[in-house]
Amino acid sequence: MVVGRRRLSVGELGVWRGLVDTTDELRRRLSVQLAEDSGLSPADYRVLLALSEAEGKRSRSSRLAEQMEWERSRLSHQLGRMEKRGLIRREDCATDSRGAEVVLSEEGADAFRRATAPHAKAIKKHFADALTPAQFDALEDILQSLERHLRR
Amino acid sequence: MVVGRRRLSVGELGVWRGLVDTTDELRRRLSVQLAEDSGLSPADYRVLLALSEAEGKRSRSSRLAEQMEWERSRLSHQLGRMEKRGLIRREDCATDSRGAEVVLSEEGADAFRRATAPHAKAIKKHFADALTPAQFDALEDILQSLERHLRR
DNA sequence: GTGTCATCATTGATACATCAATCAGATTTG
DNA sequence: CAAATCTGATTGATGTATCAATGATGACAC
Repeated sequence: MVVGRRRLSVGELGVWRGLVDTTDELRRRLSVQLAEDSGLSPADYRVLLALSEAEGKRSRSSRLAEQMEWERSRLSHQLGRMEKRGLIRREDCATDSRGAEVVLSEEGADAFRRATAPHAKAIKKHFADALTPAQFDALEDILQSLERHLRR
Repeated sequence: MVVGRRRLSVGELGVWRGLVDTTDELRRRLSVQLAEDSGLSPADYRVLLALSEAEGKRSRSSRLAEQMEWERSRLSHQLGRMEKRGLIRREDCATDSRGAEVVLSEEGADAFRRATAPHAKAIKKHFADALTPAQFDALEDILQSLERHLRR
């Protein structure tokens, strides 16, 4: 792992491009599948997942953003679209009048339930089934290295 | 690689999430760096790269789209934005009056030149430097498996 | 208690991706 | 050649991501 001496090699660039292209294509397929199965976008699903894991299926929007590691503005726009479609509701917060509570609606919970199993199946089909256990371990190790490097 | 029997495991899901999150973060950083160095977005860079590799720094827009594996509509919107900023020009095609030729402008070529080396350096810094040669080989192998699986 | 500052959340602007629709000009077919 | 069809490219609509700006409230110093 000779750092910073050599320049980026053609092979390294190729692997980078492959990584980007392949993950793009995987996401694209999962996104199409998710929309077919549940009418949800990946962003919708992500929000509903976080919300359905929350205490009482509700959460302060800043807390939600923090857990999801999303910008608040991003979440706010997303919630606006989801509220229009009835997937969530926004209520005033009792303890801080600046704050908003995001509440999972019945429709939101239904859509999420409808999405979950097929989504897991699609991840298995398109991603997990492609790799051997050894490749899996190797990938986990690689991701750990990348994450550590990013946080350094 | 027992296909289709077991359900997606928690570990597999975790690796999938890690893959998505880590590649997202990598892209985000490269995108910020690219913008700082050259004022270009990744989409701009991709178009300029394809165009600068083309015969005479010009190409029919459908040919460009094909090489880049982009939807024509996507390219058309992107070219519209880039034309406004003077990075490319569009000219009528001599041999097919429906067609358009996309031409790399001087400004476009400059921006691309300004972007290239720092971009490679950033890929090296954030990505390539994080991995050992063995991890690199493993990743290449994993990507090949994933691509083969997607094309099956 | 009032002024200053931080925080919660939203909004608007811009760029981008995707889809469906459009339109002009080429090509094919009878 | 005329009608039907296909193709190259653009456009508009919608959803999404990011950034800067805003407004309202809370917290703290004095």
